[in-house]
Amino acid sequence: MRTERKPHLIKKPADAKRQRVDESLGPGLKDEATEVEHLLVEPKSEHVSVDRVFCFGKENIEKHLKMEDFSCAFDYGWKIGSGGLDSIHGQGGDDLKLEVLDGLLDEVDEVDDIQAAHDLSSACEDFLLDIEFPEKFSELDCGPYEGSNLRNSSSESHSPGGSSNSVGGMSESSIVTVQESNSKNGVLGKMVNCDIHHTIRSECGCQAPVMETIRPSKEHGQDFVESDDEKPLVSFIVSNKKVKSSVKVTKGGTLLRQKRLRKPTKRYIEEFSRNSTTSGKNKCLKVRSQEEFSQIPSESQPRRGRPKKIMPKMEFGSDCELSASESEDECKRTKRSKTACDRRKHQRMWTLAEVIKLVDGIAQYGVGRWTDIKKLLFASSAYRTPVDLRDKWRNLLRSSSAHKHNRKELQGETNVKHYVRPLPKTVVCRIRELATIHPYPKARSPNLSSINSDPSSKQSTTTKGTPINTHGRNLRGKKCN
DNA sequence: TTTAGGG
DNA sequence: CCCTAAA
Repeated sequence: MRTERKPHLIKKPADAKRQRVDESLGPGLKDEATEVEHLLVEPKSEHVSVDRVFCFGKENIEKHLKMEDFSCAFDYGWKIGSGGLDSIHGQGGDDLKLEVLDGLLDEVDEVDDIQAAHDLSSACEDFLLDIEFPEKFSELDCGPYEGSNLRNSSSESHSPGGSSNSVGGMSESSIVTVQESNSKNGVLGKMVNCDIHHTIRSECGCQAPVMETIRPSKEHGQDFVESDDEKPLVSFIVSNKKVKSSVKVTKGGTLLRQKRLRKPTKRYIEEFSRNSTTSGKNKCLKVRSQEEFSQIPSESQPRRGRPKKIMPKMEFGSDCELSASESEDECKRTKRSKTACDRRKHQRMWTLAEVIKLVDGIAQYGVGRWTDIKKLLFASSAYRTPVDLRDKWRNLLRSSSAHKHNRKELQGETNVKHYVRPLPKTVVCRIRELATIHPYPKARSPNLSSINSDPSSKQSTTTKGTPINTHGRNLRGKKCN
């Protein structure tokens, strides 16, 4: 690797520059250096897009026209981004490519927040409608944003092997970097900030949330300009770029700021949540968007010592992968979590799809091999730990048996309040079946000495061809219900 | 580290 | 969902 790399250094001017940058910035800023290289490769074009952004910020009085214009600009900027990357890859060797990609991956981590903000788009739209923004504005929101989104996905194929995430993130961050370089002393950044602030305020008549959320960002304006953290700026640019509505801005801002100012942000988040959920109806929309507040930051960190490092990145790709069940999931989960359930801070509703998947997994691997099931079937959902699976299965067993048992007895009572029992009969049947096939571990209970604790006898019942390890477990009372 | 069980 | 103990 090393030996190969030197020739490239000599050959490739961009790389040389990069090296210089590396040295001047120090090792800690290597990622930024990657961006800088990017800039060096295609400085002009990036400026174009940024300029457009600025223009948009200032002249968005003629919204529609500008927005169209802007979407083109964004498209352009993005493509250039890919182009730059491409050129790098073309000239650099494999090792260089790897390095760049590496940098990109690192970058992705940083850009996660932004991307997360992207994911909020739908929620934002809902929220938007919820708080009664001018329709005109919301229309504006959807148009260009979706447009750019489409372009993004379409140009994915052009991207040279890199993950779409990295490329997308890179284009954005590079834009921001340009911005920063333009505003070395931060004045411009502030100006933009204020400008956006002003724009939004005047633009959408500005309900309370917006003012409240924008203001703190102004307070911290200096802060983020001084630190080499460009994210706040990113959030504003991006949000302005896509005109994600003030809510979006808020989210970006709070999300990104959270890293530096943990406490204020949290408090602020709480406050905002409280403020924004004044009415009881439309819970779905509101809860969703506010849920994102507490969920995304908390998930970027390992939720529970368990998933530790494996998850954060995976989760991202998974969101794309699972978009179907995931989005469905997004809808369903939450619902509570705001009702001050002090424990269970992280609750994610189990969707039917998940339950079915879980049942399938258990049918395949047997009960007790939760990690296997998790790895193979829930690899994409980072938030489901093996323990969760087990808990869920336990609950399913309980509910299914209860179902079977109470069915007639408690019908009157259950009707009082339509309990959430969306479990289709087929699923319940499967659960019951599985329950008989592999009884839940429930450790051999000492009191049941009646059973000779002869595992082999039990084993015979668990013939499923599956590699079920020896569940020497007793049937115990559970199934006798 | 994974699984089981209790809360 | 969280926590802890056991393997």
